Amino acid sequence: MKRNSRLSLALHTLSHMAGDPDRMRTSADIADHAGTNPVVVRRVLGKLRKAGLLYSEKGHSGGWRLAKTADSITLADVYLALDERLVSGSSDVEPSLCSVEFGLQTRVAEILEDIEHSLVDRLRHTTIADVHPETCRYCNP
Amino acid sequence: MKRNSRLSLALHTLSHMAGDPDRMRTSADIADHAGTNPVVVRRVLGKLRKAGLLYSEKGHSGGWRLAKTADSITLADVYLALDERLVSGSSDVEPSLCSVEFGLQTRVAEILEDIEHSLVDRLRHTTIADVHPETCRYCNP
DNA sequence: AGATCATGTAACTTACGCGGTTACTAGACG
DNA sequence: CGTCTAGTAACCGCGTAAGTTACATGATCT
Repeated sequence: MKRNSRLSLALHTLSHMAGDPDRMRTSADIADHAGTNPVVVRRVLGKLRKAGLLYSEKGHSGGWRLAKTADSITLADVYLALDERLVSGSSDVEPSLCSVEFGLQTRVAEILEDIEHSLVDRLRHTTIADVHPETCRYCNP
Repeated sequence: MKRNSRLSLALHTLSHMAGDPDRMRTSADIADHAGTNPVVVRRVLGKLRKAGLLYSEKGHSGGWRLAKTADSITLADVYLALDERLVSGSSDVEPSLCSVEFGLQTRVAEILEDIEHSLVDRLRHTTIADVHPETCRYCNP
């Protein structure tokens, strides 16, 4: 896979689910689609489940499906559920630095924090329903 | 050190240089200040040199100093010189994916690209001179 | 009840990036 | 020429994250 794989995997899966919301999909099926591993899928989707975006069930007819309608799930919901923090991750300013360094870190951290908020705001304006316009011939031939 | 260490190191060093622009500093001195290694310093500052922000000289009285005035170097100059791409790093959209995945990647990549530009715009409004207001008792006791 | 299928995790392996380190070459200056 | 510096290549060590194996838990079917 590639960078930001968790977010990619999450969005890809949710987007496909939006096209057929009642169908239960197993982590094995999803993993095949995404070219990854069932355990990895369960790890990522587990976070979405804790955030209330997905519903999962064990047993014979078990698997995963959306817990909400696709148009009520924004990209920001997914992003935040995964604790991604693409921009300002771990911007904790070290306390015992020289004043020059401290001022710098504070200034940069402020800017990054603002940008992080801008990103979430932007993501909040797109829903899963917006992003899956057509069916996929590759995944559903 | 910590995350974003290259950017931190670069800004910290430039900021100190702004306080005494004519003084030549060796990579060993800078490394001592920053708590890192001379080779690491030369790696990072080398990129700033290629971007025209720093000047370096070999030999007895050699070392590093600013190549421009501190108020003509913006945080964006430093950020771009380092090829950091904090936000939209490697947002190359894979070509042979299913249409759902392709649409998603494109949409997310657009947003991240926009945010990346916002970040650079923000960084462009602060110069090295802005950010080093006082002297540092820790580094210059 | 027992078999089977799925999630839910823990534990380990592998891959990769990056800072740190060593060792060397290339100039500059005394 | 000797010494000091940058400039670089090559390697080590560590942390992170994906991939993998293994197993426990629970739901469903026969």
